Amino acid sequence: MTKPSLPQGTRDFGPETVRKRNYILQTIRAVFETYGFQPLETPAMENLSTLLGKYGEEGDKLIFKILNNGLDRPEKEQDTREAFEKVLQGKNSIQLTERALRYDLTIPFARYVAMNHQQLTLPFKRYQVQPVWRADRPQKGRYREFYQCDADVVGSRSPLNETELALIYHEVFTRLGLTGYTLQVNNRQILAALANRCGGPEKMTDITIAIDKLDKIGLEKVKEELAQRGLSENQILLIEEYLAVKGTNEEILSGLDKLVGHDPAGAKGIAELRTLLQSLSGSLLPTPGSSLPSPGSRLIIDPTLARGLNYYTGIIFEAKAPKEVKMGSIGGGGRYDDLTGLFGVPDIPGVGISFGVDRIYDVLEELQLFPADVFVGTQVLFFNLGAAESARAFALLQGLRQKGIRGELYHENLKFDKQFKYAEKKNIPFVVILGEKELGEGRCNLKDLRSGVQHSLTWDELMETKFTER
RNA sequence: GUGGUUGUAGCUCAGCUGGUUAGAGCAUCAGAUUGUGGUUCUGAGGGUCGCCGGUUCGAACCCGGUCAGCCACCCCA
Repeated sequence: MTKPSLPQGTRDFGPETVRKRNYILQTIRAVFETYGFQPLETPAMENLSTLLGKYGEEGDKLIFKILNNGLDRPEKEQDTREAFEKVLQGKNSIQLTERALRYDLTIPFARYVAMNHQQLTLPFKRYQVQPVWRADRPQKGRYREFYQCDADVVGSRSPLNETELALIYHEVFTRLGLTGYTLQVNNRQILAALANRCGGPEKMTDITIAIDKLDKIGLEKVKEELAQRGLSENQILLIEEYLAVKGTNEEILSGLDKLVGHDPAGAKGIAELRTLLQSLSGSLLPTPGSSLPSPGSRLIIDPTLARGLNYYTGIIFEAKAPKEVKMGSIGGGGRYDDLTGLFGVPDIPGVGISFGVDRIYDVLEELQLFPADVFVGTQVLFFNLGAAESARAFALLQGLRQKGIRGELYHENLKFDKQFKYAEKKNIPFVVILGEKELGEGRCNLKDLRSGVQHSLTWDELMETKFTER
């Protein structure tokens, strides 16, 4: 008998954890719905060919591959051995593995759109909340199985989409109490323009990977890395100038304009950021007396933001937890002009965002932002004080359940002490005590465990009780 | 994938240069307390010291391997 254990990087979620996660997910779903997004689910596994090559070389390594069934069949032995040789040489072989676990939600969505675009009314706005798997080494805030919540719009080039997605971030984080979040934005077009001035489009990946690390490793190291990646001194100088663009959003925009504004891509990128900025500041009716920050105030234009995924082509987002929590990114997204092109369906542009639920959970936990009522499951516990008493209690309980009250009858006639402690442990706010005396009088005692206050009620009065907090 | 670090009761951790029977707090259970919980007091149960191997008269402790957690790098949510 071996001790039971979990695969590396996976977790069980106990009742309390699930409640807290649901609180986050319901908040996000509700906001998605208010913006007209519709739910979608796709299978846990995809054909490996659907996923390979979509996440870069590193990404391919992190895809969990599923071993084919039936490899032990004798008549296939020769094929299997050859396939295994290929794997030893670092190649993938569909002889051994033709399916893999979903790595993110965006590519499966693109696959879905490519397969169904004729039936979909465009623009199609969907949201998706499902687990994804990555064969990464686990560490803080990083798991091998985790949930993503994505919202994407495909079939529209309107900048309204970017505005709405930014507002969704704002609405969700505000509702969750994470008012100190920041939304970093940049535009791939600007990075493309920079690459054009530094050796051409093929240098874009090298440049973005290096400058993305600026706040982590510092300017000198970034310059070293750029040199390593084959950029000339002049080009590095130009990038240094680019990285030196700082200040308010307006100042950054005009700084960028000087550097790459004459490039068509650069000009386009800058204009798109301007549009986003303006539409956000115009998006709210003034609410007198509100101390909540406005969406525009949380937006930071960050020229160093690059994001690893290569399919982004326009505006890119990255949501960061409030500074006091060392967590980094809690969401990200961007515009991709031709994602379904990978699946043979060109000209369907899209833009999407993603929430990192597990990280948001950790942040809310650390900042103690879960509301108290998240922890209440059962609202009322009926004490079990004998056969006749509990029969009456059960009837009353059923009446309350029909009214939507969450209640339980204690399972055995044990002493008070036990029954009280059960209520306490389960965080049940109310108990109903209905013993021999109360049974005779047609009454019961309702006790609020938090205040310790107890009232005597008739059974009819009990049925009208709401059992809400205080 | 690379490097560092940790692994002792359900949980958090002590455990000296290797030396008889491995401890504490919290939690659990029982009692004080058979219709009023949270406090208090008393007592009890609970461990192949992650796993496998090696060194030694003797290993929780030293060595090797392995698995898992954490941290950093790579990358990323």
